[in-house]
Formats: sequence, structure tokens, C-alpha cells
Amino acid sequence: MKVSREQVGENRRRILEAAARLFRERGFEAVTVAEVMKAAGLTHGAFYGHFQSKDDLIAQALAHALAATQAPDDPAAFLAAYLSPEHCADLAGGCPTAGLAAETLRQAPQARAAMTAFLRQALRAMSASAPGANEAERRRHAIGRWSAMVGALILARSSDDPDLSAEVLAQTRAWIEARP
Amino acid sequence: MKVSREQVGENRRRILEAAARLFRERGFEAVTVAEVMKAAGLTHGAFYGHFQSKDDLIAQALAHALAATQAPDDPAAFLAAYLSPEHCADLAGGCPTAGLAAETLRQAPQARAAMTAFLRQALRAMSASAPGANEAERRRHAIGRWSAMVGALILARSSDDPDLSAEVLAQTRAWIEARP
DNA sequence: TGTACATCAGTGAACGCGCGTTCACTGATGTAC
DNA sequence: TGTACATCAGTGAACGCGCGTTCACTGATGTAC
Repeated sequence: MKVSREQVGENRRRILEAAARLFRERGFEAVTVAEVMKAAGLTHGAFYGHFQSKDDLIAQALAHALAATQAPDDPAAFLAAYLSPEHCADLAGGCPTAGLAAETLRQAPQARAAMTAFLRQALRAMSASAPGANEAERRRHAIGRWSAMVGALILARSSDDPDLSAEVLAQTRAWIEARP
Repeated sequence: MKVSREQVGENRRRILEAAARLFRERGFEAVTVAEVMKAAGLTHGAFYGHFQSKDDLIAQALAHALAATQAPDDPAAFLAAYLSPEHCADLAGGCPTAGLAAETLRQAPQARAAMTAFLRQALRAMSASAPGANEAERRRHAIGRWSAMVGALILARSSDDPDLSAEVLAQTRAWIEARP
């Protein structure tokens, strides 16, 4: 049946939201279109009224998840939250970069472009609040720090030993904080 | 037709080698059993004489790729090679951790166990040659450094802008080297 | 404001394709004498 | 050492299943009068 214009927008938002969570939790390929639609409270047939293809959904859901990431105001608090056991355990709701960057590399151009645009913007934002005598130093600090944070979260998640995971998170945090 | 015992071992090795490269290049799920067998010079029917299932192959090919990673003797040279544009571009032959850790998290227990065992061993080996006044400091250095290296490679690869990729690699390297 | 009708978002059955997996068969290997 | 036969790694056709995608249909929405 037909549905009101606001409902159409709301449905589209729910599809993107569900896809963003499922993709982070299980990866782009393991999640089916039907699962996403079910999680959004719809049937799979309605999918192609909203998106051109699964690849189109991947690109838009990735952009949606990345856009929802707010710029950190306090770098120290952001670091602590990012490398916390809670964030490590929260696949579905966690950082889309750590969850999906490695897979995005093999996706369609639009998805890669969304990831690149976010990386560029995130580094600019983090550079602004990074320590350093000049712009180049601040940017280097932001890049190194972000690499270490993303890497630590991925390594910690890849381990099936909770103690080793916790050690990677805690020691990477200490290592970053010990920087001059 | 039947095949000599040495040939069986050689075929198995070729399957693991082909799988390790294809998985790193395209991901566990996107690569088919038939593709792996073709790359190894065999037909898909012979697959189940060597492995129980695709999941079994994933676990064994991952362990095979990780085992082929030699411990770095010179940390500075290893860092430079790891964050080089060449390594960044070499998906199929590059570091299995950077290429597959994020995907391994969602794989069967055996694959996760292989990744965990390698991480543990790699950190132990890197700690030995890391700077620091005591064991705890050396280990912290190894963990932080490894997180940053893996993160930088994943971020650089996820970007479709070669300049941004090169900047992430070069600045992360500079950031790590600038450490006391 | 109320009525008649055109629109179109969503439904669910169906399609074709490619995947992991199985299996009857083949023929070279390796063993028994 | 040479011969006869059992073994079994590899082949390729076939299977069933689940996926992305399509489409005829439904019925509430929104518009024209």
C-alpha cells in the first residue's frame, strides 16, 4: 500500500540505520538485503524503491554511519572512550572506520570515496586540537594518533583472548599518552 | 587419476599459497573455492580431499600466511618497509594482519585462534628488539608501534586518494620515529 | 468541506544465477607376489 | 626385477540452497473538482 511522504523518508532512514549497524556487525557481504529490510521493519520487495542495488546501499549506509560520527571536542576523553573495552565490544554501534575501512578497500568507488572524504575531514578536525608547534606537527600528531587508535581497536577485536585484547587497548593508550 | 605422495603434498601447499594470496586480495567471502583450486592448477572437485570445508581452508590458509611472516631483525628497516607505498599497494603479498585481521574477527574459532596466536608471538618478538628501560616499557612500545603500523596501512589502503594514502604512511612513520 | 480517482510505496511470489558441496568415474601410483 | 591388482587423488557433472533482483498486485495517500 502507498505510504505518506514523511513515512517514506522515515523508512529510508530506518533502512540506512539498520544497514549501518548490521554491516559493522557482520561485514558488507555477509549481510543480505532481506535481513536489512527485515531489521528496518519492511519486506525485501520495497528495497529497490529506495536504492539502486546492494552496492548503492553499502555506499550510502557507510556515508550515513560516518556522518553520524561527531568530532571529538576533548582529545584525551575521546582516546579513552575509543580504546575502552566497551567500544571494543560494541561492533554494531562502534567506529565505522575501525569496523569497515578494511572491507571498504574492496568496495565500489562510491563507498571508497565516502571513506576517503571522512578520513580527510576527520584528520582536519583532529589536527585542530592536536598538540604541536606548527600546523605540520599537529597534523602529523593527528595522523599517527588516529592510525594507532584504529589499529589497536582492530587488533584487539581480532584476538579471541580477552586479556590480550585488553592489554593491546590499554598499552596503546598508554603509549599514545606518553608522547611528548 | 591418482597422484604421487609428494605431488599430494605439493598440491596442498599450492592450494594454501593460492588461497592466502586470493584471500588477502579480495577477502575471505568474495573468493570462491573453485577460484582457489583453479589458481592452484586443479579442479574444484579435488578440494574436499584436502580440506573439510571452506571455513577449514580459511583457518589453514590464514595460519599458513601468518607463519610465512618472518620476524623482523632490524625494527627501523621493518618500519620503513611496512609503511612503504610498495607494501601498501601489494594486497595479495602483503602483511596478513593488516589485510585480514578485521575480517578474521567474524570467522570461525580456528581462524580467530590462529590470528591470536600470531599476535601474541609477534608482540613477544617485537618486544625483544624494542627500546625501553624494562620489559614492561619494551612491550608497551611494541604494542603501540604495531597498532600504529597496522592502522596506518589499513587507513592508507582504504583511501582512494594516492596523495592522502602516501601522507598517512609517511607521517605515521615519522610520528613513530620521533618517539623517544 | 466532501467525494472520486489517479498515484505509487510496500507486499510477497518468482526468477536466474553462482555458490559450497557431493559423487560416480578415471587412471596413475604403489604394493604384493 | 617384473607383473597383476588394489588403492585413491583428481575430474567434471550434478545437487540444493540462498542470494540479489524483478514484477504483478494491493490499498492507503494525495489531488482534482
